Amino acid sequence: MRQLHAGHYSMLPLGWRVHQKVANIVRQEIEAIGGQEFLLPTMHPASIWKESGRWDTMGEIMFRLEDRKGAETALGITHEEIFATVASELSSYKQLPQIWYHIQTKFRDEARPKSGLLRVREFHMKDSYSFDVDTAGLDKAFDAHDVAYRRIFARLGIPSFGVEASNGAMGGTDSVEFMTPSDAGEDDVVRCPNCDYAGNIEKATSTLPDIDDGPASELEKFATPGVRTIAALESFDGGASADHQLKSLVMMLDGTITLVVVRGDHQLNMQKLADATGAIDIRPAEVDETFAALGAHPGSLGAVNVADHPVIVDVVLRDRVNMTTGANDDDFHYRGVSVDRDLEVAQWVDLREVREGEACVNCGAALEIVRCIEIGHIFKLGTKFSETFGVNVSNADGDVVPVEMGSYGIGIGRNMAAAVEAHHDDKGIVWPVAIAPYEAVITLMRVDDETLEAGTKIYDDLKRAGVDVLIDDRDARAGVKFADAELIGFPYRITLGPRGLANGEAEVTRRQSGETENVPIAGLVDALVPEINEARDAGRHG
RNA sequence: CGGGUUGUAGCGCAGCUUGGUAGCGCGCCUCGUUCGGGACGAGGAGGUCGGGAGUUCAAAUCUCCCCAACCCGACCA
Repeated sequence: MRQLHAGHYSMLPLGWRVHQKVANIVRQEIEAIGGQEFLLPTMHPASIWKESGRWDTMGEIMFRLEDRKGAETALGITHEEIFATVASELSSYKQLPQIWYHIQTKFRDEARPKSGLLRVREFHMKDSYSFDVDTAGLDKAFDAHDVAYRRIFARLGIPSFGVEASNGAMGGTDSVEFMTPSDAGEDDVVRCPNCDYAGNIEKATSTLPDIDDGPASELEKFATPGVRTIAALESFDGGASADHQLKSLVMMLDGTITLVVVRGDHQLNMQKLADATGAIDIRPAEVDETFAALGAHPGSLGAVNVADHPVIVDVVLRDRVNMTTGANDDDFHYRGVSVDRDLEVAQWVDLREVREGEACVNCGAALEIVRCIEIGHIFKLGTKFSETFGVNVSNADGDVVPVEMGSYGIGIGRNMAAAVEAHHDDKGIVWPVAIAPYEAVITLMRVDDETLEAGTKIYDDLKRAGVDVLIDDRDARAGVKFADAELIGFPYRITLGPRGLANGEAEVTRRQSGETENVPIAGLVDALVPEINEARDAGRHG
């Protein structure tokens, strides 16, 4: 791997072999659930993206350019639109279900490419799309992908689990992300150690202990000179503990000043807010914008009796009474706030970010938060794209209905990187046999006729038996060859040297265990081939 | 987009404060010795000092502008 440019890497021969092996495993498993391979263009006319509305909603992530005629063009970030245009030729439920896929370059103008292959601007993705006449069919295609993805990760040797996820800009109803724990990742996942609950922090919820607020009382404004923070109000005489306060955040949602209210000790999750409101451009309001809207500065803000701006409130605050919050008057707060009575709530939404140790909604166990790499994502899209692009079929009753679509993605390069994250030690990579650039290397201690002849014989025999094998006949010292083989991570090293050759023996070293055994050369290939075959197909079904 | 750091030989870096003929390690080439865990000796090749402008007798070094990469954050199927 060599970097050409931020987020763009040149793939050298060894890396490219791994890439192709990963792609082939993905290909096999998608074919196994009925997928058919296509290849769609990666350069698209703007018109198709405008039709779906994503020309605007995708924002700066999309590379846009003009051709010589001045026509707007985009580099594909994903292919829902393009597959939908092909699928518009479908006309009958008898042609369904369909699973179509391709492995194609995606371009995404990421704000900050990082971490080698984990986040790049140009990469290969397998994206498949399912087409069904009804939601039952969509469920089936979705579940089939769920199974296929788990098989893929098992074969790649990547530990994985599925989590509830935000659909983000993709839209649709349901989505599951596949995650592998790694410090190199970029997603926080809330996971229950006791049951199988897991959710992206952008979506996950938890159970909170009940809070007794006592009987509701009158709204009362009181002076709080100098109090500007939740913590300060906690220690202020006549204040309130954080879980009895309302935290009011002033946000700009697509240019509209909006008040967002969460409990004093809770953190707003921006993605939850984005999902709930459908807003594209979200940012905290500037201090002067806030003052113009509410007449107070941060630290004294509140949503009580605010009618001119939408107020969005976290669901856990429903029915809470005797709360304390800013009064939109510098140095004054309200106490005795009944949320339902005193706030004009436009929307009740789950907004708060789950914290480590909170109770699992299923079983009550303390939740943990794990850093993860997202290695796959599957979506139920519903009829959003099929309606836009006229992907309609006649159903069994003769009615013309929009097709139920699903969309399923795996980044090839990112999975390579995730496999390395899962399989390395202080000497280098420890490739799983299934995706190793070469499954075995024959290391010649000396490059003389006798050694070369013995090595070539083993090379030919292994090759004939279907093993990916490389012969290291460089004129280099033993230590150099050993260190390189370990760094690259070939699963098997066959060492041929004068010591062994004198006894008709070779050494077999397994990268994973690091252990070496002497094996008679005569039976070497017959002994090794079944072991390699089995390791290569580990996790593979029929 | 905000904050920080860095651009000098293929790779990793020093030199910049205090301007005066561009250096070190690894790698590379040649010869010799060595040769089962990253050898040693001798000789050698290799650089628009990120780009542009300025100051100066003189700029890798000082000033200004630009570009790029990396890290943190914002953002992100």
